[in-house]
Amino acid sequence: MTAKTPWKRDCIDCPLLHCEGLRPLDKDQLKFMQGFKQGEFQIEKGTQSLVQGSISPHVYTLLEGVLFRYRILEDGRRQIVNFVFPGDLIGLQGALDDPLLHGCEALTPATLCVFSRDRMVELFAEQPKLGFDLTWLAAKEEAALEEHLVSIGRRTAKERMVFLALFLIERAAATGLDKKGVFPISITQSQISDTLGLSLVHTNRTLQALRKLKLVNWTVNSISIPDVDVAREFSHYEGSGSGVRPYI
Amino acid sequence: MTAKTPWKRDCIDCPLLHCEGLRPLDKDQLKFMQGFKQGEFQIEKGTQSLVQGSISPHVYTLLEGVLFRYRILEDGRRQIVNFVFPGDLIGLQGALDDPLLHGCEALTPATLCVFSRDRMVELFAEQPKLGFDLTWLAAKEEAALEEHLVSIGRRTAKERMVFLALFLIERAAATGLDKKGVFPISITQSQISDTLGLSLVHTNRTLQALRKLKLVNWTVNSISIPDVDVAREFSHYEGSGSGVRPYI
DNA sequence: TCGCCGCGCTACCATTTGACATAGGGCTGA
DNA sequence: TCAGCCCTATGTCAAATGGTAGCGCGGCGA
Repeated sequence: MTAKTPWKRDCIDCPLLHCEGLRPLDKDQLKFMQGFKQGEFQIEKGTQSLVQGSISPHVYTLLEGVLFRYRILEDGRRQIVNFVFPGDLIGLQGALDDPLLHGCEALTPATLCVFSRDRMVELFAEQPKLGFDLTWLAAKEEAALEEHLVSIGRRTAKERMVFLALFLIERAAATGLDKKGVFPISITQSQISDTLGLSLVHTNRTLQALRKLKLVNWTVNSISIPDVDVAREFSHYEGSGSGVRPYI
Repeated sequence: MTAKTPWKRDCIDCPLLHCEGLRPLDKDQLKFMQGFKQGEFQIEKGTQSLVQGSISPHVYTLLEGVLFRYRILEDGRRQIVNFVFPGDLIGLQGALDDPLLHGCEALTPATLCVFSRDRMVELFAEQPKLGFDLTWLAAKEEAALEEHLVSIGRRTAKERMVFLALFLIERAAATGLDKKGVFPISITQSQISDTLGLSLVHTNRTLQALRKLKLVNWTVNSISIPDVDVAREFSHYEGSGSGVRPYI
């Protein structure tokens, strides 16, 4: 937990309130959350915000930035499990008293909103609608993980990579992080390979092949897709039902 | 949806009440669930209970038997996403209005308890504790999917298979489905391969190799593990924090 | 300014995994 | 009783993917 600037901004100034893809909280909910919120903290690009194996008394909502969640085996093999976008909740995965099962690293500078795990029960009791939303979020995350499972288990290397690119761009667009179909973000090839279950070398080759095929342009600091429809068909991407997401 | 015997047993007679690994509902909760429950239906081994792509107005709790959830790509490739044991909830994955993202097939004769999706909000409003449990379940399922992701993405074929065997036996034991460390269940090699992201042939070869190594004995109608500790270490299995699970 | 280090890239070769073909056993229904 | 089907098992060969090593570039700190 690399905390910085543990300061507390009012919920009325929450950047998520004006995020297009998110359904804003109503007055009552805002008021409740104001009391529920414990603070914020900011992390720099590349820092670990949650550490696998530690016992954390907190749950977080990502306010700004992009992170990824991963798991590591004792011998160092790493699997990136999913990416975290503004509005997503972190730390709810797994049972509530168990040590954290995954780590979390920042791809960009990021801000997190901190909640107490112990007080979660209050939230369900006093704001059933928010409790419902929490379940909704968990269910949605589950669906995303299933997609990735299908990808790694049954898609070829090229398909996986195109699929991932589509997935990332779509989520970026839904949170207003893209610019005209280009998602400006720095993901190393090593991170890509750990997401897709490929070796580093093979990731590199596949990446280049996709550039040549004009399917995906994945460079050091951005992702773009020349023709989304072609890419969709190529990777058997089915879209994500999208619509607005709740948060907090 | 292959319904049979759409009849309704009282919640007081719910078989889950006496399932060792599950935390039983209290009187008040039982009473509420009694009104919430819409009925039961039974399915035979091998039948599809949920169909991918259909829009289902229901959510289910598995009362008896074992199922698996899967996704299929248009070209027929199938990925089994997880296994379902008594007490698990089905149908909450994914957003609530979207078409079902996965199918569900029975490995044994099974009984499902039916709830209305629309009335879920009531549950959160009137029984916050149950709402909380629902989130807990979703979070736990998420954790399981992450495990499988790591498996498929970063473990070798042998490790994956040992891991899966451990996982299944552990869950079976937690719901009283095993017999002295042997889990009597019929899973075809084709189903195993679709779970692990391997080809059928390779699955067969790996299975035999594990038998020779005395790591896992996976036969046509049962799974057993000669030495659990050895298997754990071999597959880098970390156990699942277990403890009692809530349900409904 | 120089050297170090992380990252992308390439080449060569090893290993894992997949595809296709085929055979046998057991179950089921005509 | 026999054909047909599903499942397990085996062999051979091909393709996909991984491992190791080495090069070059650019950022960064001494």
